[in-house]
Amino acid sequence: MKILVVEDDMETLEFVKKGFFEEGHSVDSSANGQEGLLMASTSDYDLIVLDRMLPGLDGLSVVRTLRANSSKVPILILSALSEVDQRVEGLEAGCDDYLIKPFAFSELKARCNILMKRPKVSVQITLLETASLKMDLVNRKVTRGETEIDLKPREFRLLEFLLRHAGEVVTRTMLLEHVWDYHFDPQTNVIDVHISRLRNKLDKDFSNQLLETVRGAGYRLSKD
Amino acid sequence: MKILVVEDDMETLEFVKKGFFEEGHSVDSSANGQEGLLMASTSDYDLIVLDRMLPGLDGLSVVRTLRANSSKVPILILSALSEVDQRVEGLEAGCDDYLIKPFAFSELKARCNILMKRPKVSVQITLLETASLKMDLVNRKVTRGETEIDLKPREFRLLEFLLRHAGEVVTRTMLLEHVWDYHFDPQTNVIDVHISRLRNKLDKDFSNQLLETVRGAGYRLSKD
DNA sequence: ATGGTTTATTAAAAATTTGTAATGTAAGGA
DNA sequence: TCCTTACATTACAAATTTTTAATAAACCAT
Repeated sequence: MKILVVEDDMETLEFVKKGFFEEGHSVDSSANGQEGLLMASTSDYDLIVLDRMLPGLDGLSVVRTLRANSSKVPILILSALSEVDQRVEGLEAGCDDYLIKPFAFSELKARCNILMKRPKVSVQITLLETASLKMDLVNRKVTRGETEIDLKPREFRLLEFLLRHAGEVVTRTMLLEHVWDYHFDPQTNVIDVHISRLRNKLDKDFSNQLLETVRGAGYRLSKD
Repeated sequence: MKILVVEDDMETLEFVKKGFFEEGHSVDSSANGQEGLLMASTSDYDLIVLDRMLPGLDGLSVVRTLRANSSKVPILILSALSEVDQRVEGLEAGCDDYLIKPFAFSELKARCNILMKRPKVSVQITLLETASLKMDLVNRKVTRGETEIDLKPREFRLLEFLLRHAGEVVTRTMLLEHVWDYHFDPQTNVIDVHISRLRNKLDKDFSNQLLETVRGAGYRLSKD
């Protein structure tokens, strides 16, 4: 595991670095908030341990900046500020845990292990869901309510794309690009035909119709 | 969100219940460890808030039991036991956070929100891997080393089954059952043909052959 | 070695899936 | 309302995938 520790108190920093190192992790460190942010955004870490009060840029600002750039790294804040309000402020900035100084390495370790055990950022979505419609991408099964819907490969891809854009209008061009890998107009009504077939399987036996056509624009899979 | 609160101190229980309720969650509760465990294991909660000291069965035992049954519910322990060792013990039992009493509801809320925001339990295996061979079940892609291997649907299912039993001998009967959904012997050589085709794509351009035949028994996908 | 048996390979037939085109229907503007 | 255009449906044709069957090769016991 690759860990970044940002802490200006040298004693604490060495203590934490040594502890992680002995656990077999690879540790980078910085004593400065600005530098820490730069490291965090240019390299991939499995965990960031961040002091709250730092020279350069304070810990919470680092967290907010990373989160604003939609980084999902687990972040643990270390802080001497133990008041409830301060703790809440830290958690709301977007960190994942907040540990109060002084602390034992065993507790830091335990909390970090929890954070690092989380499924990695690259968690693949395996279940697409909208209203009563569910698509299991791993087992390639589609259900609406209790009934299973059997789809041909192309129908599956079509519905997958629609589900990934549920609620949005999806144009014919988008469908040709992403469901058919066509980068030209086939001048036929392939899409119409497949939409019709999909509708038959999807909406026929139900009262509310999910797959609606947006005249002049394309199609939309209703979100409810 | 569906939350279970197990707490024997009525004042705290009401305080927490009220707080969550006002946040728009649905809350169940119990004042007893044993009952709490029963509820947790018979119903699906998005979060469990658990007092550490409980009549019936203590909080940590509840956590250990749930984790032993491979439940992945986020669990937050509430406790007056604030010593480092006690906190570590709690975290190591398998809970996801540990909050010390007395606490402000705003902090409990902030910590619970973090726990509930985690990607849901559906930790499906989406990548099957053996030696240099990788199968991505979501994107339906197979690679050996750097080269991508294009498989027909049935070939994909066949390889998937072999990968799920890598290193084991897989009989023809097993293949008919799980790859073809045949529950009888088709009296033809379908399997042989598909094995041959799969081998062509899988092993032809490589020096070590992964798909070996175990004469008289079936086939085996080598683990290395 | 030889014959019987199991597994491999190949080509072609059958089945399935996908695409085309013709026809029918609904929507919106003149 | 009528006419144009966009979309829907249907039946069929084309392409792809899967299965069959015939033949060849490999393995093992005698």
